[in-house]
Amino acid sequence: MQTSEITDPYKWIISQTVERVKETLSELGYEVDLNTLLELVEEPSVEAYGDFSLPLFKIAKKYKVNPIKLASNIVENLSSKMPAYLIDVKNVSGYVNFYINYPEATKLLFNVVRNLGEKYGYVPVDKPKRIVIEHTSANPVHPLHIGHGRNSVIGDTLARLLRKRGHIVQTRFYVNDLGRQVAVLLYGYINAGRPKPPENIKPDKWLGQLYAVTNTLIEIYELKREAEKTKEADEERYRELVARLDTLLAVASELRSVNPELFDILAENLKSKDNEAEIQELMKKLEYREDPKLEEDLRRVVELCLKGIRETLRVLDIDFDKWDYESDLTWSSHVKKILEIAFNSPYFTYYKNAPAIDLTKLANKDLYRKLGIRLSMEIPPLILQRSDGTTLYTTRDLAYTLVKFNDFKADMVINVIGAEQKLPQAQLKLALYALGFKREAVNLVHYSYEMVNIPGMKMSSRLGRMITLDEIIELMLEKARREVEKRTTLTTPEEREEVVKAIAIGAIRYTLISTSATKPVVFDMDQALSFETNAAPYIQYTHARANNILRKHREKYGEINWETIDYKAVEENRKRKQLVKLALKYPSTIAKAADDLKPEILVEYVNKLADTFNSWYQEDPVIHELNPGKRNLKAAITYTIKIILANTLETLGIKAPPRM
RNA sequence: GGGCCCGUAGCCUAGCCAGGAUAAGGCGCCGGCCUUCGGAGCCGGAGAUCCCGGGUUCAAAUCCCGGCGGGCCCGCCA
Repeated sequence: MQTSEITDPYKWIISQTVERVKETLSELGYEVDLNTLLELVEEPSVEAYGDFSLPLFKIAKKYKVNPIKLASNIVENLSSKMPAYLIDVKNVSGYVNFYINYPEATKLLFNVVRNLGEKYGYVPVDKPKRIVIEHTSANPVHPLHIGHGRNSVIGDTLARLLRKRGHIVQTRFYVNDLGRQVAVLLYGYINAGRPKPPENIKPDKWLGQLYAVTNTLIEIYELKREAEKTKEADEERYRELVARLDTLLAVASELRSVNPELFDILAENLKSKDNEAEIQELMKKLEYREDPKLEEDLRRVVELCLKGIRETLRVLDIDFDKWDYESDLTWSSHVKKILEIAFNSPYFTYYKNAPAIDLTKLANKDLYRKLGIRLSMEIPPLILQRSDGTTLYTTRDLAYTLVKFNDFKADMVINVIGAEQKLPQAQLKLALYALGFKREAVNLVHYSYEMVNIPGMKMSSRLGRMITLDEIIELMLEKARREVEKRTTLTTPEEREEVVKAIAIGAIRYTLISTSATKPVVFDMDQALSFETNAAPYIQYTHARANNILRKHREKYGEINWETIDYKAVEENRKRKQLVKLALKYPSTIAKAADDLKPEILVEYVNKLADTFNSWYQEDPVIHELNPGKRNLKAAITYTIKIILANTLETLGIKAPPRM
C-alpha cells in the first residue's frame, strides 16, 4: 500500500506491527489469527509503558507457555529488524510494549493529512449500508420539549456520523396524526369553534395550550362524575378522587390564566358531553375516512403544529429527508395488508378478547440474542385492533417499519425512541419475525435513550406543564449574547450574532450528546450555559485560536512549507508527540464512534484533543519559533488539529466559527 | 409482584459489551500565571470503601449470583 492510499494511519502502524508479531508467533509454532491479535492491542495506562501494547496472557494460556518468555521472544525478533514506525519494543511482565518512532509517524500523518485535507478522518467502510434513521417523531399536539431535544440531537448526530463513515443515510419523521392525542387536540379545536391561531404566538405553543386545556377539562369532568358515584359507596376512594381533582383544578386555573377565552368556551362546551365516547367516535371516523370535513380539520391542525416544530428544529440545524404521515399509511393498503398477514399467521391469537399476535412461542435464547432482546423480558402478545376495529400504534408501526425498509431499500433501520418504549419496540421486532419478516426484524435497531430532567421541575405536556425547547434556546441565546459582548474581538453585529447562535446551539447539542444514551441527563441550565472547559464553546474557542495562529503564520511567513519540516524536532516536546498521536488516532475514533453508534466517544476525544492543544501552544509558541524547520512542524501540527476540530464539530452538528 | 436501565471524589461524566500494569476527565475548592500567537486560556494541589456482600480468575470498576438505592415499563395510550 502506498502512503497515498492510507486513510487511517494509526491502524496502519498497528497492523504493520502486529503482522510481524504474527510471523514471529508462527515461527515459534503458534498460529494466531491477525484479527485476534489486533483486538488484543490496547492503550497502556501509563505513558512509560509505550504507545500501544499487546498483553500475551491469552495466547500464553492457550499454548500453555510463560507469557514473559513469549514476550521476550517477540521482542527479540522485532528488535533485530525494527518495523519502520517503531523506535523500541520492550517486554514488561507479559506485555509487549511498543514505542512509536515519532519522526516517521509524523511524516506519515502529514502525508495523509495533506492528501485528504478537509476530508481527514473520513474512513468509509468497505461495504456501505443503506440506513434509515427515524427520530424525533413527536406527537403534533404541542411544542418540542427538552426530551424531544435529546431525541433529535441523537438522531441527527447519528445520521451525520454514519454518513461520515460512508453509509447512505435517510432521516425520517413519523407524524403520529391518528393517535389518541391528536384526536383529543382535534376534539378541543372543534369544540372551541375552530378558532383562528393568534398571530403573536408560535403555532405549536398555542396548540399545546389548546391541547392541555382540553385534556385537563376532560379529566376534571370525568373525575367529578366518578366522584359523584362513589360518594356514598366508598368513602376512601371518594377522598382519593377529590384529592386528584384538587390538583387538576390547580392546573386548570393556571391554564385559564394563560388563555381565558379559550378555556371558558371549552369549559362550557365539554361540560355535559360524554367526551370519551365522542373522542372514540372521532378516531373511528378518521381511521375509516367517514368525514372529509374532519380530515380537513385534522390536516390543518397537524400542519400548524408541524410548522412550529420545524422552526425549532431548523434553529438546531436539524432537518429531515422525509416526513411520513400515519394517516397516509393507514388509509393506504399497507396496514390492511399487514393485518391480513397477521390474521392468517400461525401466531395469530386472541388476547383479552382482541385479535393479537402471540409472541411467547418465540421466546428462545438464540432468537432473542439475534434480535438484541433480553430473555428475561416477558413479552405479552401484541394486540392488533381495538374492539371497534381501529388499529393501534404498534400495529401501524409494523406496517411503517416495512415501508421504511422497502421504500429506501434499507439494510438497517434505526428508531430513536425513549427507553420507556422498550417493551413495544421488542414486540414490534418479534411480531415482524413471527410474520416472516426476519431480515427486517434482525436489522431493526431501537436506539433507546433515557429521560432528560430539569432540576426542580416535574414535566407533563399533557397538562401543559413544561419548559419548551424554544424557551431553553432563547435562554441560551441571551446568555451567549452577554458572554460574546464581553469577550469577542468581532466588530460587526451580524458576525457577533452568528457567533452567539453557534455558541448557544452548540452548547445545547453538546450537552445532550455528551452523556451516554443509557443514562438519564439532568439538563442543568447553569451548567449548560457555562462556557468552561468540557463544553461546546470551549472546543469552538480552541478551533478559533488554532485558526488564528494559522492566519498569523500565513501573514508573516506564507503557506506552510511541508518540504522543510524538521521531523526530528517532534521529539523535543512531549505535547507535540501527544498531539501527533491523538491526530493519528482520529480516523479510528470516528470509525469506532460510528460502528458502535456512540457519538459520545467523539465528544470525549475532541475534548482531550482541545485540552492537549491548548496546553501545548501555551508552552511551545508557533509564530515566535525562529527555526524555520521547527516552525513549519508546529504550523503543520496546528493545521492538522484545526482540521480535526472543525470536522468533529461538523459531525456533531456544531458550527465552528473561524473567529469568536 | 415481575421486568428493563442506572449507581465511579461534594457534584457531573468516561472506562464495563470483548477482565490486565498506578481508575481517566470536568465542575466546585485551594495556590499560582495577564510586556510574547486571543485569560472562553494555562500551571500546580487537595479530593475515590469504583453502592454493598459473595463467587469465577494468576488478575474484577469490568464477568456471574444475591442484596440495597434511584428512574422507567408492565394500557384495546404512544
